[in-house]
Amino acid sequence: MIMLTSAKPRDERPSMSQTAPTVGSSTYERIKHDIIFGDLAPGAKLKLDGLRNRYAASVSTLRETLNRLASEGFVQAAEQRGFFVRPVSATDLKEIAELRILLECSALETSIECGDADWEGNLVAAHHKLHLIEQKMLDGDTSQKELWKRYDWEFHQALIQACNSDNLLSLHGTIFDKYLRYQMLVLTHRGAPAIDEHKAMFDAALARDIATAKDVLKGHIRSGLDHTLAAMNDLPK
Amino acid sequence: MIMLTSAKPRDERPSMSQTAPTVGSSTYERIKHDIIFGDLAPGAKLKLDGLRNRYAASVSTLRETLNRLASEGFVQAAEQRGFFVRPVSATDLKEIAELRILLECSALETSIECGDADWEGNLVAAHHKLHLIEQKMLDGDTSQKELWKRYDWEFHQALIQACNSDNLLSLHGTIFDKYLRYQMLVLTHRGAPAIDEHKAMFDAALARDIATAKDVLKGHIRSGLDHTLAAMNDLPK
DNA sequence: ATTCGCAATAATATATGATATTTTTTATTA
DNA sequence: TAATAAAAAATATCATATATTATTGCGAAT
Repeated sequence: MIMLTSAKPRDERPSMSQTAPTVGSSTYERIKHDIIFGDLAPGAKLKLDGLRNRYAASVSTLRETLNRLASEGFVQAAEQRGFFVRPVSATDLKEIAELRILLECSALETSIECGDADWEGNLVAAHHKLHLIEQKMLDGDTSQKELWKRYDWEFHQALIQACNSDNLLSLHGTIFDKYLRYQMLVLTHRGAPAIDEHKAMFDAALARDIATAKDVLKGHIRSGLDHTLAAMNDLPK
Repeated sequence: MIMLTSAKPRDERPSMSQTAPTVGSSTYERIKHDIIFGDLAPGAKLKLDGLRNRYAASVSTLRETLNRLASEGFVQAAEQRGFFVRPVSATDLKEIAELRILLECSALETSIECGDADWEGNLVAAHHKLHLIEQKMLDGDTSQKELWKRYDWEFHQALIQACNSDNLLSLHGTIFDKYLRYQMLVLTHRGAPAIDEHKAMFDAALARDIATAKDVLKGHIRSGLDHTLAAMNDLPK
C-alpha cells in the first residue's frame, strides 16, 4: 500500500523500519487510507464486527483507531450507535477548501520568509518529481493516481515546510487529507492549468515573491474547488 | 466539575440530560479538563494502571480516551512506551497564539458579515455575563476562575458563531483550549486592559466594523501572549 | 574502584475474547 | 396502521493474556 500523506510517526524517533510495528498503528493507516481513497464510502456504517474481519484486529484495537479518526474528523462517532465514515457535502468541501487556503497561505508566507538552502533544495526536488508525473498524466497515462497525488502533496508540503510552526503544519496536514478525499472521490485531473499554477508557485517561492505566491496558491485551490464541485454534481447518486 | 468549553456532543441530537451517558465520554471530559487545568502536569507520564484507579475505567476505555486526546494534541502518544501529557514550551505557546489569531480573526470577519439578530442577541448576553464577572475579578474576588474562563470562552465563541463554517469552529475550539491551558498554568488575570479590549471588540462587532474588530482581537491575543510568556518565566521550575 | 555489557526480573503497554448494555429489528396485538 | 413486546444485533466495557520496554543485579574488563 502506498500511504499518501507521510504518516507522522507517533513518537519522535524516526524509525528506519518500514513496517508498522503495532496492530493499532497499522489499522489506523489502513482505515484512514481506505476512507481517503473512497474504499470506505462516505456515510457508510463502520460495524465493528465487519471491520474485525477486514482488518484482522480486535474490537478494542479498532475502537482505538476509530476514536482517533473521529477526533481528526474522518469518522463520525455517534454515542451508543457506533461509527460512520464522515459524509461528504458541497458545503463541507467549500469549508475545507477555505480552511486550506487560510492555513496554507499563512504557512507559505512565513516559509518563504524563513526558508534556507535546505528548503530550496527540497522544493526543487519536489517540483521536479511532480512535474515529471504531471507530464505523464497529460499524455494520458492515468495509471499512477496515488503516486501523482503523493508528489502533489510533497510539493505543497515542501513549499510550507519552513514555516516554523509544527502546530500549523499538523493542522494543515489533516485539512489537506480531507481535501484530498474529495479529489479522489471525483477522480479527475485538471490538466494543464494546474501544472502551470504549480510552476508559477514554484518560481514565485524561489524568487521570494510572497504576494504572488500566495495569490497563485489561492487561485490554485479555488480552481480546484470549482473543478471538484462541478464533478461532484455529475456523480452517480 | 464545571467543564469549560462546551463539549461538543459526539452525535447530533442535543441531549437534554446533563449526565454523560457513557464511561468513555465521561472520562474523556474529565481527563481533558484535568490536563487543561493543570491537575495533570505537563509532561507527566499517564500510566494506564494509575489512570484506572483515578478515573474508575478499564484500560481499553482509557486507551480510547487517550487516543482521542492524542489526536487533538493534548496528549503525546509514544508507540510501545505509553502516553504523556503534552509538554509545554514558549515556542509551542507562540505557535498556538498565532494560530488562534489566524483562525479567530478569519471567523470573526465572516461572522460580522453574516451575523443576524440571533447572533447579536447571543453576543449581547455573552458580553454582559463576562463583564459582570470581570468586575468581580477586578475587585479582588478571585474565587471563580473557572466560571470566568467559561464566560470568556462563551464571549469569544459568540463573536465568531455566525462564521458559517463548522470545520473552522471546531478547529478554533481545540486551539482555544490549548491556549487556555497556558493561561491556567500561570493563573494570572490581566485586569483592566483585557476588559477594555473585550468591550472594544463587542462594540466594533455590533457596529459591523470588521477592520477594527479584527485589529482589537489581534492585539488582545498578542497582549495575552506576552502576559503569559512573562508569567511563564517566573514559574517554579 | 568504576564503567560497561549482559542477563534475569519487574513493570508497563498492547491486544484479545468474553460479558453487560443499549439499540435496532422483527413479531404480535389492539 | 400504530403501539407494544420479544428477539436479534451491535456497541460499550471489562478482566485477562501476550509482547514490549524498563530496571535491577551481577560479573568482566579497563
